[in-house]
Amino acid sequence: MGSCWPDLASLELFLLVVEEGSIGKAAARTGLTQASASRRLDTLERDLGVPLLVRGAGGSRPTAQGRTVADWSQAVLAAARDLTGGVAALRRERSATLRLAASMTVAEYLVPGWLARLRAHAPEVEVALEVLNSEGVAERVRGGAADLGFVECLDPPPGLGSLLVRHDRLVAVAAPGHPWTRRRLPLPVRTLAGTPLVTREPGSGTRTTLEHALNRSLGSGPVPPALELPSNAAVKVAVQSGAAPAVLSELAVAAELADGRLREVPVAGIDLRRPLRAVHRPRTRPSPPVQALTRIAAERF
Amino acid sequence: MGSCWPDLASLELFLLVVEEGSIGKAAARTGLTQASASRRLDTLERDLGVPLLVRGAGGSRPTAQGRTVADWSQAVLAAARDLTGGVAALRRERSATLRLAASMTVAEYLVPGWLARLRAHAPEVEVALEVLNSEGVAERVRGGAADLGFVECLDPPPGLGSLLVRHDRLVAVAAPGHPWTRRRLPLPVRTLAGTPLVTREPGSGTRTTLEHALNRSLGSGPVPPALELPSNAAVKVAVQSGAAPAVLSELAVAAELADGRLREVPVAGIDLRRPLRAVHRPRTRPSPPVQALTRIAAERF
DNA sequence: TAAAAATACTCCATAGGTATTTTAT
DNA sequence: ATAAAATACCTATGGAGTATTTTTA
Repeated sequence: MGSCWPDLASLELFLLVVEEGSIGKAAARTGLTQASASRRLDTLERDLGVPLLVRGAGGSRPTAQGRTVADWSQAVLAAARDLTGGVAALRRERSATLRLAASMTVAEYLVPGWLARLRAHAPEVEVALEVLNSEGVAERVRGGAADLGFVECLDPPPGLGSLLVRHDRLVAVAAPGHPWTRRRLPLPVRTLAGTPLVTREPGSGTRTTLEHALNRSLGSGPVPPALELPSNAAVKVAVQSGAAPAVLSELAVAAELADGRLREVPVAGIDLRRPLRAVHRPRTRPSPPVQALTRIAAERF
Repeated sequence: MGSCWPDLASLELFLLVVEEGSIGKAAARTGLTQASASRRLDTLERDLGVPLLVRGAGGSRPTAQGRTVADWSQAVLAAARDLTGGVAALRRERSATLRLAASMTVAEYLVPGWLARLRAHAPEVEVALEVLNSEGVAERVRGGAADLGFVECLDPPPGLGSLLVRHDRLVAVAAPGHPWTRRRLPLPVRTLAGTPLVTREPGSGTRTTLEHALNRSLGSGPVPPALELPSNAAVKVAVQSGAAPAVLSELAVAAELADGRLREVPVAGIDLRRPLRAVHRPRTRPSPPVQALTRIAAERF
């Protein structure tokens, strides 16, 4: 029960003494002083309660009991070496693997660029990316199934370390020619809330962010959607086809806005920005790839 | 090379946490404080460089890596348990065995009585007795082949701890009726040295003691012996048969002097006392049987 | 709010180093 | 005389305890 364990360093030292035949030599090989080694062995003998070494002017040789203790020590140190070796392997693996979890928008529009830059910087790292909603991302990171996650939500998920990477912004978009695209003044929030839109599925980060923002601004949510589609790409196609306007991440519509396939509709009286956070396990020094990708993601450009 | 070993107590604690699912519970089972256990595990994780536990409000569970580390730790602790168990057995054995080395006279006339008393006090102890000359006794003890030795020599043997047990005394004895037994004055040393005696073999403690004493007293040794015999008993028989006088330990001739089969011949001008010492390995706490027998041997009665 | 864990702070034991002494060949 | 080992003395690191705070369910 109240067993007190021997000190592995002392056992190793003892084995070296048996091998070298001298306390001083063994001390030198471990980087210890002769005096320290002498005291260490003394306390080891004392702790074990068995004489291990016969000290003489010509050096030190193990007693018969010392030889058997040396054998047992070999076994213990072998097991310990397995442990430290295995742990080192785990550490290396951890340094060469990056399990990412990100919400849809981030995964689609930001992660690829980050990974390209990570690849340039650390080509040996294997990356796995999992797409989940923000809740799921937090869950995976919490349980250790992901090393790093990216979430879009107003409050940092509890129980995790988080770092604000940047702000995303939702923008209202409509097809060219849509009445909203011809306005000279920003669209009133109330109009936005009162218009059936093309939306993502319930629970998606984009959709819940919009709902929260409207609630905060007006005290009530949007009217039911005109169309509900499961991906940003689908939503964009629908909007371009003239189905209805939509509210999407500016990341998702940057290309379409740039080449004119979609038009941004300014909205007055609502804050559609949302923080984009990197989340990781707390109280654990992040592995090198995690550090690297976090740095890349947080870089301003 | 400069590998630093993990702390077995921490590994054990970690295994307990995995088993119990809670740092606090594990701490309680090891007798540690929750705070200490928490810190310990933290430094363990830090040292290994791998996250081992997922801490939560409901307790702590191992990570996937933690589970494999736990397996390795089991192996290490198993080996360590073998070691400590084996050492405990060695210690027990050491406590139940007594390997003695003694010179002839002590072995014949003192050790048996001591062992009887040791047996009364500690019946479980197995005793092995080896008879050697004083040099051999020191050698056996030095090398750990004997736990305790008894030597008769003027100077304590180097490299060993020694304790003066008592003084032995050599006495000159002759058969009743021998001219020396009718003297009214002590025999002059010169006469003793000039008389061929019955002696033990060269190198025996009794013989060399006499030779040294004569040398110190007269500056020269004895004349060649009349008869040379390999045991005290044989010498005594020869003396009784009228072959010649002899010089023997008083221990060897006590019985014969008491019942008159031999007569003591006082000798003037020589010190025939010699110290009888218990010798043991230095800087090693003597095992319980060694302590016990040393105490018995040193008792005055 | 209650339970689990982490932190702050203090104290003490122990390991390490340097210098020196003892011991044996 | 030399080489090995042990001792003395000092310092510092780290581990343990108590008390308190943080965090999650």
